[in-house]
Amino acid sequence: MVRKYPPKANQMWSRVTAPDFILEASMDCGQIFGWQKRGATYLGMIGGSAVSLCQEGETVVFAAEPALTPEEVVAYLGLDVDLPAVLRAVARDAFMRQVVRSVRGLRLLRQEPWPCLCSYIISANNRVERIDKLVKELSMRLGKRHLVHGTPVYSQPSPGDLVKCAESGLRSCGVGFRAPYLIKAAGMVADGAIDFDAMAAMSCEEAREVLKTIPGVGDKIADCVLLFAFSRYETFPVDVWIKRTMEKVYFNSRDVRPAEIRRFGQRYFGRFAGYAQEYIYYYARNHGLT
DNA sequence: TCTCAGGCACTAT
DNA sequence: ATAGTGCCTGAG
Repeated sequence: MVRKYPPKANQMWSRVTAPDFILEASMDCGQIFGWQKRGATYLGMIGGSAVSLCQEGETVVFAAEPALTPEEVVAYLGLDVDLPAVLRAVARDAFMRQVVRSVRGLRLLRQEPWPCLCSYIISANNRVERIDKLVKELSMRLGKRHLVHGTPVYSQPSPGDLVKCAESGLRSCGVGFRAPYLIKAAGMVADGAIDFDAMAAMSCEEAREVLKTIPGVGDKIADCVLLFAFSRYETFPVDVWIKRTMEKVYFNSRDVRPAEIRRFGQRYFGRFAGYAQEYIYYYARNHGLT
């Protein structure tokens, strides 16, 4: 096998300014799956483009095939959000001030709805590393191959790619009991029963109910899709890490129901509750509980 | 062998 | 409404 080392002289790179941003925290916090990491460089898909991204100080350097505008990259990385204002809004107590100090620079990305939904159906009862592995496996086997500067990048399978799949074929990728959920979800998107454009125009609660009609999607996964693909920053997904941390910090008890934690989070943190959630999640996983 | 992991659906109360 | 249980799979 001959490895190619293509010349770099004529390769195109673009840059965008990225204040208050840490690419690594944003890509590795568990909000997005399937990107390849090579040193400090991340390879993945944005829309229909294969992309290579890295951070140099307060700049993000990127290449994309087909090309992306800086505005598209800014939107994907959430760099158009006034992060200092968001963090001021959620730093409501000593605990949150500590969390914000520790995690500052993590931004919520704007994922495409379908790949996001697909990833989060897979996430049920799985750990982050395994979700990432499964998303990559599905992309390699069922997605489309793209190139950025000669390096292959695989898109996640489209709804059309998945409806063609037999359940046994998906199971052989390792997704287990989630295989029929993925196929049914793909069918609902392919035949228009789920219309992401229509959902974008709905209230958060309405869109949430629509998402929950998809098999394999309950409260938690619906909230994740709303937060990570629809920028509904007022949502507050409750997973086991958030549950444990919130119980300890804000309830001083165990066995608080997720729905109650969710209501509390939304009310307490307000318009940017989802940002608070992701910061707490990152803090709990990487800095331990207080 | 057993438990657990960033849940969901189904069933019984 | 709410509580209990099974489920693909891999790691510890």
